[in-house]
Amino acid sequence: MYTIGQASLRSGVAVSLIRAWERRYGILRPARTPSGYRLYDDDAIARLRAMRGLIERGWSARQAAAAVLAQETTPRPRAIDAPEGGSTLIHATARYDPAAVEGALDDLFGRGSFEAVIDDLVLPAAVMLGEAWADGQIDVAAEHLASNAISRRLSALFDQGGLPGSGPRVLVGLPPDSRHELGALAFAVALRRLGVDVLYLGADVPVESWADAATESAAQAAVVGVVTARDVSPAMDVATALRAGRPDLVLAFGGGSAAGLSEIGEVTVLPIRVVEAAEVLRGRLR
Amino acid sequence: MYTIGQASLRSGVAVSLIRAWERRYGILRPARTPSGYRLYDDDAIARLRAMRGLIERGWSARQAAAAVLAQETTPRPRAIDAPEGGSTLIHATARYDPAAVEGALDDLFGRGSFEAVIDDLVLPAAVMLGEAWADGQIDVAAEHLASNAISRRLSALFDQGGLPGSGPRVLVGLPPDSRHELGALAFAVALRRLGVDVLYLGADVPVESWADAATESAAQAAVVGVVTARDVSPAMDVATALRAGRPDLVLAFGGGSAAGLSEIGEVTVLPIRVVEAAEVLRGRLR
DNA sequence: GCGTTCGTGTCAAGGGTTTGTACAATGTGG
DNA sequence: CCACATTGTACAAACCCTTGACACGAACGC
Repeated sequence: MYTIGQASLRSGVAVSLIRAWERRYGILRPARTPSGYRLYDDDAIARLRAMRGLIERGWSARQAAAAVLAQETTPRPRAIDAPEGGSTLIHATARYDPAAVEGALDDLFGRGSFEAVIDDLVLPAAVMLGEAWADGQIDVAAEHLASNAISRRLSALFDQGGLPGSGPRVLVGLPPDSRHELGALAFAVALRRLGVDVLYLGADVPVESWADAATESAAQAAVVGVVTARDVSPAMDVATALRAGRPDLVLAFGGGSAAGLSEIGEVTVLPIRVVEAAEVLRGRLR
Repeated sequence: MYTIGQASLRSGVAVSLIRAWERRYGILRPARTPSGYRLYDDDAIARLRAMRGLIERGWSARQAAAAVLAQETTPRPRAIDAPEGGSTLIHATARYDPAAVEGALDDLFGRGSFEAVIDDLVLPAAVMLGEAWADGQIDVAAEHLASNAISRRLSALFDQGGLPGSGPRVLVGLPPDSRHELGALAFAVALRRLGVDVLYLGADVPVESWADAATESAAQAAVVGVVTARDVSPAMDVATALRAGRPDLVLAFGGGSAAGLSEIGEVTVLPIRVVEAAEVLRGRLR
């Protein structure tokens, strides 16, 4: 929970303007301390950023406020391009326009809580980015630009997601040579927000390192991301190594290509949607 | 058990402030010697560090105290070493103890502003991590754990560092096949805090993508990271491609292996320290 | 074309709160 | 003895509150 000054720093909206927006449009209804100080959560910050992004793209304040308040069907009065999901992001990315990229992400993340937007808006937009790259619509560098921006958002959410050192401990990472970590990171965030003490290992973790981490960390579970078909075989290797070193470990696969992996005994295959995946894994623990 | 002076040293919280926190928020209830001296255990130190970390990340003291108090006294691992630079981080990393890793990073980042700590504390600690991995002291997975944590901190600083869309535009990234992006990210943060509109491309950017980004983004400058000796040749390729496509571009190399690269005409070789490097590049712009 | 209204961002005044730090006077421990 | 503790009070800077107003541009009515 942040005071209004911190909220201003994080959203880029001036303090007096935050208060004005609250007074005039009721866009926020922050909690209050006993002495009357406003307290903003991350959700509120996201809304502020979304509102700012819309205004910078030419919306009037009133319309932007209405759009942010009605987090469903955003009206499109006289906007040049209707913000509908990832296409705005793709355009901004293709133009190498960092302000527009941030604005598009503000819009995506600002439409609701992490859980509300990650599976239906953010990750689909990331997938669209990958497809746009594959189609030659955007260059690798542009794709990097946007992926890094999304990654930074998820990183911030990870660090804000819970206090380390509490809850059951779980390893999350990708098998060797696998590098598309956006999904794994999103899953780690979702898991952390459920009170799990996530050890996020990230991309490209060698098989022996998985085993070492599992034994040394005393984790209760390990989740291996299987993003592409090429990750299937390395993920199997990781699973067998983990089984050998830590037979008691709760083992799970997540990601788009995890479906064909259930052969190895007692490995949970998680749903593709990261929020559900996190809930399923959380249920296996304790 | 430590006296209040020792607790102050180990937590980085001033003596008088520890007492103030106890009085105002009841955050600690230290044992007492018969004569009334306060006695703190490792759990208390950890709470102090957690509180300090939250405050440094923008929470108000009262909110931070509430958060720390709300955290149930989950079984806390072992002792927390005296804070002396990267070795604490290495130990925490080797133990796969995420709370201790965060505590060590709280300590590193908490000793001053970004500019004050990045070159003398944070990046040296990252280098020590790499060396510890090379020496076999820690596993790859452990190194990933800590690197990702540092990367998340830097990401947050990047997003907080300035408003996108203002100031001169600069590309920052690594050449093909180069993946150690901590230094480049730190440099990007330093640059952004100087009011530069940084397009952070991240690791492993192909040569043609550099050229595409340079032409499409209308950037004023491009900074290519040269981390290891193996990056030298790819970085040269990037430089020649950029020169060909955008002769007017301000071109610079940064990183530990950038020294031998000044041959190509009019390429600035930046200092190793990222703060100075950012200032030098800033001076070349406009 | 011109005055008026409206929407919007910004600011000041006057007053309370938070928070880190400092000081005095005094006791403890090696 | 001296460094370090103790409690209690005090304080200044920074922060936040509300109310009300003001400036400026865009839209509107005449």
